[in-house]
Amino acid sequence: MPGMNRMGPPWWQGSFRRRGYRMTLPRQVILNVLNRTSEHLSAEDIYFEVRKTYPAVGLTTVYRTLELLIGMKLVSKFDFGDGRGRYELSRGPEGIRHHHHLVCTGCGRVIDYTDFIDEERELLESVEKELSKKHNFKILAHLIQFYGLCDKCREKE
Amino acid sequence: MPGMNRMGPPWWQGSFRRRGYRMTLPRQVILNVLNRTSEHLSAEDIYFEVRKTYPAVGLTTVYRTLELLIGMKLVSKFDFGDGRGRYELSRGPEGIRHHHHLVCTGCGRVIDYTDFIDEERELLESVEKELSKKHNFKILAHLIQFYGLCDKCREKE
DNA sequence: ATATCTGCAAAGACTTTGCATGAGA
DNA sequence: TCTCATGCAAAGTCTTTGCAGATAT
Repeated sequence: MPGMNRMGPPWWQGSFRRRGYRMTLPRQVILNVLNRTSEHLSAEDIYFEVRKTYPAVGLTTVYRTLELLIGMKLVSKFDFGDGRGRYELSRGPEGIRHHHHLVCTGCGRVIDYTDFIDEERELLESVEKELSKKHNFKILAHLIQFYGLCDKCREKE
Repeated sequence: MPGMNRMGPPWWQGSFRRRGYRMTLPRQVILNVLNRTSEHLSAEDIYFEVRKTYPAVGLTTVYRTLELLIGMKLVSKFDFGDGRGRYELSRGPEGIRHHHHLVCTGCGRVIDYTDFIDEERELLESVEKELSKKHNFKILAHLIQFYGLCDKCREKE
C-alpha cells in the first residue's frame, strides 16, 4: 500500500474504530480498490484486482468484507440484471456522490449520470414522505435505473 | 383449466399466434397463475402453484416459459435483493397497469403503489429524453424502487 | 408430419458456511 | 492474550443446458 502511511490514515479508519471492527490488510486493499475505481465492480472483479497487490486473499474474504461495508453504509450493492452483484463506494471523503445508472441491456455497459438529480430528489422526497405516511413504511433508500441500448448496441440492431 | 373454453380464448392467445409460438398446457397454466395472482412470484412459487393444477410440470419449463414471456413483453422480472427473480404480468387484458414497488428489507414484503405515478412519469419522460440525447442511448425501460422497513419490522427494531 | 416443447438430470454461476489457522488491538 | 478475521474447501441457491421423448399445428 505505497504512500498510505505517508498520507495518514484513510478516511474510513474512523468508521471501523467506532464499530470495533479491525482494520486488516485485506480490508484496506479492498477499500483501496473500490476507492480508486469508478466502475461498478463485481465481487470477482474486486477479487482479481485485490490479488494484484495481495495475492493471498480469498474470494470469501472479498464477499465478507463487502457485506461488512454494506452494513457500514460505506458500500452500495446494485443489480444490473446479469445475475451478479455490483459494488461501489457510497461516498468518498468529500461526501456523498449521488448518481443513478443507465444500463445497456445489449452489452451490460453502465453509464453513471447525475443529470436531473435535483429534480429527481425533489420528486423522491415528496413520494417518500407520502408513502411513509400512507403505508407506515420507513423509507431508507431508493433505486432508480434506466435500461436500454447504448450507441454501439443500437447499430447492431 | 375450468371455464377456459367456455370463456373463449384468453387475451394472450393472439400474442402467441403472431410469433409462431405454440400454446401449450404448461404455458397456459403458468399464464393463468400469473394472471390470477397479484403477488410478485418467484419461479419456484409459480412452479408450486402450477403443480396444483398440472403436477407433471417441471421447474425448467417454468423458467423457460418465463423467459419466453419476458421476451414477449408480457411479463416483467424484478429483483428485490433476495437473490431470486420475481415475476409479474406487465399488463392485463385491460391494458398496462403501471406501478412501482416498496420493498421491506426486514421481511421482504413488497407493497405496490400507484401514487405519484403521473408525477413520476412526467419526470421520467424528461429524464429519458435528455439522457437519450446526451448519451445517445435508446431508453426502453426504467425501474424505481424504494427500500425500507414496513410497520411490523419497525416495531421489532 | 415435423418443428417445437417438455421433463429429467446434470451442469453452471454466484454466494455462503464450517472450521482450523493466523493476525490485530 | 484472546477475540476477531482469514483462507480453503465444501455446500447451498437459483438458474441454465443437453437430450430423448412427447406434443401442437
